[in-house]
Amino acid sequence: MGVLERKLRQKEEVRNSILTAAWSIIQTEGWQALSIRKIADAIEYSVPVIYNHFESKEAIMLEFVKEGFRQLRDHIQAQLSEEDRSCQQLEIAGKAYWQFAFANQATYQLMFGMGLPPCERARQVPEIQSFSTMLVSLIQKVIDHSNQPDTNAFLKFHTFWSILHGLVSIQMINRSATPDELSELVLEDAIYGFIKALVV
Amino acid sequence: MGVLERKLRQKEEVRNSILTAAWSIIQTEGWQALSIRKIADAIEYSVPVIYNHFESKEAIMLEFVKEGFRQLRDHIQAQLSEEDRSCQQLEIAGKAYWQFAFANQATYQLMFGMGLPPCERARQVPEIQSFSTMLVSLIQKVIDHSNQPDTNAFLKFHTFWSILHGLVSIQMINRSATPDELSELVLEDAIYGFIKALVV
DNA sequence: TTACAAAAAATAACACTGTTAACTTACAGG
DNA sequence: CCTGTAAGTTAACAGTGTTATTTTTTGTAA
Repeated sequence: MGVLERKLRQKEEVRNSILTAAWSIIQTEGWQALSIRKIADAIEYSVPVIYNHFESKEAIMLEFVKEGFRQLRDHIQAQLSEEDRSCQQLEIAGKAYWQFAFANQATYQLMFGMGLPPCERARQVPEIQSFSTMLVSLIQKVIDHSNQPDTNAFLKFHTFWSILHGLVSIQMINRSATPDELSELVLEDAIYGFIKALVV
Repeated sequence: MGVLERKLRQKEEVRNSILTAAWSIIQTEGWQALSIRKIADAIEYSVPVIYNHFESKEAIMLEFVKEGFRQLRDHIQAQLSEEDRSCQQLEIAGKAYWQFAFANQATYQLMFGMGLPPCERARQVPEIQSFSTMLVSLIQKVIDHSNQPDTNAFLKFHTFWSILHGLVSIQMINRSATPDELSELVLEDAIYGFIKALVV
């Protein structure tokens, strides 16, 4: 008598179809073009059904923000080595961050500012915490080869993240969508500067 | 027979009233809440009149982006000294940038990404050029005490701007709207790191 | 002063948006 | 088979940017 289970499974399926439909719209037309009616058309349900699964359009987009932070964390972590505690790890992390941003531009733009009112975000996205923690402990390792994050490591993490996000943003705003030679140089320059200031 | 002049003057007045109305809406309700009808209500004209002065709502917002870059440039330049060519000038510039961003949050958010599709921007805002030029020549001065900008200075400018914008963005997204003690530390840390990498 | 052309402004519409109240249909349990 | 609940629908509300059409105003020449 798994009728309830089946219903839950069906509900989950609809939820997923909403997310995949929304995602395909964002990818093909950009997050500005995402609309509830377009999603409803794509999943072949009426509009109010979507509101049985998500509180609002923003809640749907927040789902991708969360996914984005998880993926970003995993993408960076995948390229780091557990043993190596040298500052080259920071270079790897920085370049991985950069690479993720331009390989997933729609996601990255959704993650940062565009489309969502700024201050609500952090509170609604605990994934940011998880992402932050990873980078903090990476820096901690580089600083003093320990695993106990202190205030200084947090401060340095904040600086590091800011530099990376700034590089990506300015690149996306100012030049074309795909990074060129010069910007790669700028990236290396900035990371190098950060490391230099860190280890001395 | 200054009837034509009077008409031009009146047209200019309406244009200005549109901008001031739009600006007051942005300041009180945020740029998300700006709408053509609200502007029309405020200036006591019908909606299509606005389209005789601006091509679109985005064109109106772009006007504030331009103003923003002009003001940012002037704000920084006002705090620099012509004679001093030490790297402390960079610290001053960096802190002035930071201060401007949080003293003019609506403007800053309008200038960077939020609300406008990214890639069109740079082409439509020549003021970015002017702002960039100022910072490039500042860095050139610090590097080799000359006034001839070279590729290296441009690269360093890009890095510097990225760091600053990153700091502001992460602060606005992650923490509260007003910067706290820790973030001031991060700011100094980042600027210090940049200068250190620059002069050595 | 009146007639007329041209410029200015207003109305009203189009095609959308997010969101929700009210109604209908489908379906499982008694 | 009937009934109550839950799922899904239609239709509406209150907006949005933008524009075609119509009206009003205004300056000029007869």
